[in-house]
Amino acid sequence: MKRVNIKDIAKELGTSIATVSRALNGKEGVSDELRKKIFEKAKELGYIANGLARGMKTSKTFTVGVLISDIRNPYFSEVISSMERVLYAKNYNLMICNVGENPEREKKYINLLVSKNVDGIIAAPTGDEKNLPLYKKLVRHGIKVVLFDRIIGDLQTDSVIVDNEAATYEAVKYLNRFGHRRIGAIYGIEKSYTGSERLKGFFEAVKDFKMECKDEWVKGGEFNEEKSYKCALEILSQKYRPTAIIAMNNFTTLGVMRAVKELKINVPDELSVMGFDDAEWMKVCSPTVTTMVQPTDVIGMTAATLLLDAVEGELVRKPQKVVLKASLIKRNSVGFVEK
Amino acid sequence: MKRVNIKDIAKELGTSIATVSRALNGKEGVSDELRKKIFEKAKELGYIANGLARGMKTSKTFTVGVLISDIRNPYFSEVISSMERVLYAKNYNLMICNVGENPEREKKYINLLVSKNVDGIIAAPTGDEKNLPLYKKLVRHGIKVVLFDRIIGDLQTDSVIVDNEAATYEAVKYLNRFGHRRIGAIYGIEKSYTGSERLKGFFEAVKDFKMECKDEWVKGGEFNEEKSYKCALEILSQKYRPTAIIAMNNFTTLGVMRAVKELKINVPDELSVMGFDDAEWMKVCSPTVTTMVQPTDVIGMTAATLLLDAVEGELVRKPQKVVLKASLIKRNSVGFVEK
DNA sequence: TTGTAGGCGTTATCAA
DNA sequence: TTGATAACGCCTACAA
Repeated sequence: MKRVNIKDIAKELGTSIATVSRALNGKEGVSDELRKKIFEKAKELGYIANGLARGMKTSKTFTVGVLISDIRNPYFSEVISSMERVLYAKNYNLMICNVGENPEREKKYINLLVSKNVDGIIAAPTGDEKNLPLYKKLVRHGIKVVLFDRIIGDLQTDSVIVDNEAATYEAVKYLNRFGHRRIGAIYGIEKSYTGSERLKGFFEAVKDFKMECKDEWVKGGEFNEEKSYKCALEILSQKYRPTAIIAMNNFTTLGVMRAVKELKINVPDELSVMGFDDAEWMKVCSPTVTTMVQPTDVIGMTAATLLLDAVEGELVRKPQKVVLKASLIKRNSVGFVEK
Repeated sequence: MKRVNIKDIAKELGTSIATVSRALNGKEGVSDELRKKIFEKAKELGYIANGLARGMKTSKTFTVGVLISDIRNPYFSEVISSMERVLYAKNYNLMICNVGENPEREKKYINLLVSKNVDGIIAAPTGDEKNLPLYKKLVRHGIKVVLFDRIIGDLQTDSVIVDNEAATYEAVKYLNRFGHRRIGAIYGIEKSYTGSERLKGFFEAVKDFKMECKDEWVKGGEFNEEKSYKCALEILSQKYRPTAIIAMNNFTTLGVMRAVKELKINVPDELSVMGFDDAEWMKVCSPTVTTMVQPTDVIGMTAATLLLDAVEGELVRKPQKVVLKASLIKRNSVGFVEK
């Protein structure tokens, strides 16, 4: 069954496709009477414009691609939900691209998005050097790019990030106030932007507050629950161990809490745990988890808004870099250190 | 900066666009030598086919729309992740449409997807009667539709669902084995497919096992955490109350657990809680939650595969209806009733 | 094996 | 205020 097009409408009304197009697009130069008839006929026939044809002429598709590592990560699903809200209001569609941490997938997806002529791309890039030229090409070719969560050096484009370094710094500072002097950490993917920034802030604070932090107390959990769980087990089964431990994303936090539970360590009496990101479970588990939270809602909204500005704005602006703050949610997994 | 197209390649090589098109698409009728040169030149120029133009000719866009109520619901993000895996392998893109439970959004999104000529739509429909004709029109117009999670009566199309009725029935049966005779429930959206099916199974089992179930013990939490939390508070603060309570989705389960915690009711000693769906937090909270789990992975894979079959298959098949089983995960929130 | 040309459904330009 | 027509980039008969 054939879709009805403006030609059908024109034929039915004995007018031309040019007039129909003008009328339907709200351009002037069509008599009110004819315009009304055209609208009625379009509705009657159930006309829906063909976005492909329109896109070819206007090179505008009202579609934006979103590159993330994993949609099952609540951090991403929250951010995306928030992006979707602002983009939907302007009739844009989102193409979700689950990239894992795989540069190959990132590359293939970017090419797929280019071939579909998306108006823009919002991406949390893997950070692999290899794909940097790809992103640069996008920018050069007029496909608007907004980075979030992670940034890539010297890429001239808008970005929305959280001050990750300050976040872990503040976490350590908070633990310091509770008298902790021996601290451990399970960090994320070391070569990733968020991973390294958070680790940096941690070490800085450890130094500033003159805390004890042995090498065996700091391990990489790759932002993965299972790996983080194992790291936590290793750290916590040492005879001489830290009185507090920091996890550097939501999966890692989960892994730590699971390990703690298995080892029957009393939190926060025997050990304080500082989480990162927020999640439903952190509010209901025992104890509830004190954590550094990223403003997912604002991140998504800001990224989407920046993209819209870039896509719909006429003038060329210079790249914006929005840096947001993570905030500390006080719950019950951090306590005073035992004397 | 202009995108490279086959015309550019043809010009550079002094051949025709037809030959370039044939070569690049792997059609025969091009000498090996020329074909090789074309591929090299295409790579050199960074040619990426224009999907819009291609779509106009072939009426194939390698794009599928996915309609869901909320991407932040882990149930949906898991299902989508699984769909994405199978669709990515065949070079398809997913357009995510967060519909809430709003039929207006559902309608607008469907039209948006039609205008973008998606090859198919995988949907968890709101179920609103008003939009039934819309779905029928899709099917008639050759846009393949696969329903999941929820189905709409008499829509002739593929679907993947879980036997919701059997799921809650089994939940009650399990509680019965633990000696529970007084049972309550917080159900979901009553007019929704999943909501009503689960409630039906519950009542059926209650009758079969001759349990006591007062009207005040059964309330609608609309699959919403806050509402479910309030319902749970109401049910559990009654003097004469059930010894077990069933929650009918993940958000509801969370609400119940929060209420239980606030009322300092000991689970499972004073009250057994049976959850629905699975989530990270159910594994770490205290007690861990015994729950009826849907096979999200299989659901997503099956739905995506059915869609691909429909889209890529040549012959017309009759609609497939796949019914999967929910399974019971035994953890610690259900116990024997106090004597 | 290769090239020419028509058309997919729009929008935009130029005449009328 | 209207209408004819040329693109947009690709695929695909049909011709050579």
